[in-house]
Amino acid sequence: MQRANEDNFRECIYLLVNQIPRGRVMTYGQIAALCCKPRAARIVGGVAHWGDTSLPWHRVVHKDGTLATGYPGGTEGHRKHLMEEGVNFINGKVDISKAVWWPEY
DNA sequence: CGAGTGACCGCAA
DNA sequence: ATTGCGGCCACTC
Repeated sequence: MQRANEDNFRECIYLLVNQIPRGRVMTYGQIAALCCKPRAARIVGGVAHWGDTSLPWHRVVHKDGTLATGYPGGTEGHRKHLMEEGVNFINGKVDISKAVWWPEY
C-alpha cells in the first residue's frame, strides 16, 4: 500500500488517510513511514492542515494515542467524533493498541 | 528562490 | 509519571 508516486508525497498521505476504515486510526509517524519518510511525521500534520480537509484527519492520531491539537473542536470534539465511529477510548485517549490500522496487507 | 513554520517523534532531566 | 529540548522534511508565504 505504499503506492506513493515519488512526486506525490502529499497524495500518498491523502490516499492512506482516505482509506482508513471507520473505527480505526493511524499515527502520523506511521503514515509518514509508509510514504518512505519515517521522519516526516510533521509533514503529515502540515499537509493535514494545508491539504485536503475533506479527508478523515480525525482518524489520524499521535503514536501515544493522544489526539491532534489543531482539529476543529479541539481534542474534545475530536475524541467524541472518533467514539462515534466506534473507536475504543482509554483515559480520554485512543486505544491505539486496538484501533491502530495497519495497511500492510 | 529563501526563510519560517508545523495537527510530530524520541530521548534526556 | 511529567516536562523540556532538538531534529527532521515538506508546505506556505
